[in-house]
Amino acid sequence: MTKRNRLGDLQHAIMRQLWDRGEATVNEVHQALHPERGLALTTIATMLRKMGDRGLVTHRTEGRQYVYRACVNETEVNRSMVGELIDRLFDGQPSELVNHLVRERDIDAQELKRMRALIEDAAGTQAGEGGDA
Amino acid sequence: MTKRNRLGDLQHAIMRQLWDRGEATVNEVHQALHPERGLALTTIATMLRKMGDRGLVTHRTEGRQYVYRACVNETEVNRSMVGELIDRLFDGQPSELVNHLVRERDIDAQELKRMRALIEDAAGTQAGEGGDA
DNA sequence: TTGCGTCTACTACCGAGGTAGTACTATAAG
DNA sequence: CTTATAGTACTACCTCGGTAGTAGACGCAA
Repeated sequence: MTKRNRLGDLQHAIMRQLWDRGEATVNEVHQALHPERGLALTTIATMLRKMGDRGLVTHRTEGRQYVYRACVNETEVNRSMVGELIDRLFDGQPSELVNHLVRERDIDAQELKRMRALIEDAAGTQAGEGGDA
Repeated sequence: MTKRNRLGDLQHAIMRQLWDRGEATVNEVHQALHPERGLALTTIATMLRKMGDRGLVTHRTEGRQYVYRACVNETEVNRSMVGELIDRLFDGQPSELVNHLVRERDIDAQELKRMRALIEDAAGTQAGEGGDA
């Protein structure tokens, strides 16, 4: 079930296009990905078809071409992938990931500031909801 | 170069054993992984050999058996994998990952508290160093 | 010395991601 | 009506992770 959300590199790149655009033809995806990857049109088409087989995308027919649409939610996919990473690398502890972030990676001031705000905010919300006394 | 640090599921599980123990024989790794995965001994041996080919591990001979040791650093691997995830999912912005954490995943109070402390700490350190004029 | 048990090496497969050529089809243009 | 064109379907490969059986080598015990 969560396996369904395991995307390869290219697959993920394609999904991002679909998520961003809502819908896209093979051509549009190809056009978008071509600069960075330089893949053949048929490669995109094949991948899209394979992804269709796996239920990751659907398509509707418009004239002679297919218009693809994502079947899985971006947030869902992110959740799966981040969750998997946390489980595998950090024994399921999100704070260990944050620890890695601040220790092993240099985060610029802007980013750090934003992180702090996010955490602060979440902490505030949680305190108001659950109560810890 | 960073591709070298892409580990599969089993590979990662094996590496963790090596990282934890410093060194381990095929048997020890097998023993450790058997409860959860129930794999054949030869599966572990084959994987270890393949990983040796890729330069992920080395071995020294002790009597008739090999004692394996990791060739790559755990922190390095984590850095690569986390970096890849951030690039792919969050456009290279670590704060977006944190955002995902606090929004889409429910973090318990303990974890959140720890995160806050970590960020706070990092922020303090950075302010003292760089200055934000 | 013979044979058993333990290790590693080799070989073989499967599935999935990735890549792309070729074949087929239907539409639009002449 | 014929043909060029655009688009999808099929097929074929390659690589890599994962899984494991079988063969070969070596040491130990009877």
